[in-house]
Amino acid sequence: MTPLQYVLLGMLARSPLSGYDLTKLFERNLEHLWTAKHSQIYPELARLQDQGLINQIENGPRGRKTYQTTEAGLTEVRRWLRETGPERPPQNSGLVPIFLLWLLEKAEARAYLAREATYHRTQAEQLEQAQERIATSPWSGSPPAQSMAVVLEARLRYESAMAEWADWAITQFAEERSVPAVSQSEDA
Amino acid sequence: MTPLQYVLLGMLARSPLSGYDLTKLFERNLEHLWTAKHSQIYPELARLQDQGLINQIENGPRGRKTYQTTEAGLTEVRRWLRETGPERPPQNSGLVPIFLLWLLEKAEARAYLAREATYHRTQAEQLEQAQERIATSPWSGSPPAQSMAVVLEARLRYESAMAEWADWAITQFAEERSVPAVSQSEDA
DNA sequence: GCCTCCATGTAATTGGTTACATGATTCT
DNA sequence: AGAATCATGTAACCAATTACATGGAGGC
Repeated sequence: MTPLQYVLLGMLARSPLSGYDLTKLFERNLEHLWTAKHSQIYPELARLQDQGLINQIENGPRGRKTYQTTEAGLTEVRRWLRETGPERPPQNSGLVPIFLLWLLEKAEARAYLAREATYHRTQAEQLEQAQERIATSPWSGSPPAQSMAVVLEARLRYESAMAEWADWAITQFAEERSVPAVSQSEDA
Repeated sequence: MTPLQYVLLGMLARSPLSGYDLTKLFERNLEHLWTAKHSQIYPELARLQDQGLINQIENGPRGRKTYQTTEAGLTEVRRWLRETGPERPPQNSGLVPIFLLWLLEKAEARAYLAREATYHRTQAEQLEQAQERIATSPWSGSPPAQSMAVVLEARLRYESAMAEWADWAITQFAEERSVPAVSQSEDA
């Protein structure tokens, strides 16, 4: 079972949705958590149905099929949550350029990091807006909305921390003019 | 060009290495940045050589082949760094379980988050040790080591922020006993 | 002589993206 | 009538992991 499958089970546990609905949700509301294209979603739904973890409850116009999570599906998600450790692959493609910055002139490295700082601040702003939206939405306070709020808070703290880090990193690529002094953490 | 290719170009720009050396480096020193198995590295080296971005400079015992980055390779990395924006896929598999926590009893959700906090604190400790090692290594202060130190600092700040966040998140899953009070950010 | 580590490769499978392909309904 | 959007699917390709496969060199 992949993360995508658990996300699908979770979403179909809240309310019945079609593959099309799920695709739109990934595009519009879940970009901060997980993404998937319709070409991946449709086959996945078929497989989950084969396994009896979701079932189709409605046939709408234009061949629309609406699914919801079964008891077996719920049990499977709960089992996974109880057994899963928080370990994650620390693979972070955003740090690859940083690792290579020594190949540039220091001024260019600082320029890269300045863009990095701006990027994280923009992301942080967007997350604050997302928090706002969820707080004022009709189902605000509901258990799923509460979980989503906790996710958004994690992302916000991450972006804020990275913005701060980028500012600090710029100082690490300063031109050394005179004596380089003992450089024990001026910030961190 | 993939992140892996740029990482390889960067490592082979520091000093000549074989596929075997690179494999060991990924396993032992680069787990915080990027990982790759030998089965991916060997074909990739062949492709980079075909493109003239690296070349083989030595033939050792047991068929050992040592490569280093060419001028063309260096030019390519530099071009990429200047043109690359800091955008990254915000896909974070570690947040998927959080998104699903509303499916558990609150006590179980808190237990998950407690494990999460512990995990991030352990990671943070290991990163501090890695910082220690790099600070006391013979090539400490060299440009590549400096870039790596900046990477490690990013990872450390990330893990610390997530540990703090997990502590806060536990309070979000408190049992509501009496009046739930206005819950405007008691921490964040 | 045997075990460990050095050293390189290929094949099969998985998860995901991009591109291809089709058709129904609704709105103007 | 035409455009936009709803709605579902398949095929080709890519990056990465797991498994398969082989052999040389050095230490005990």
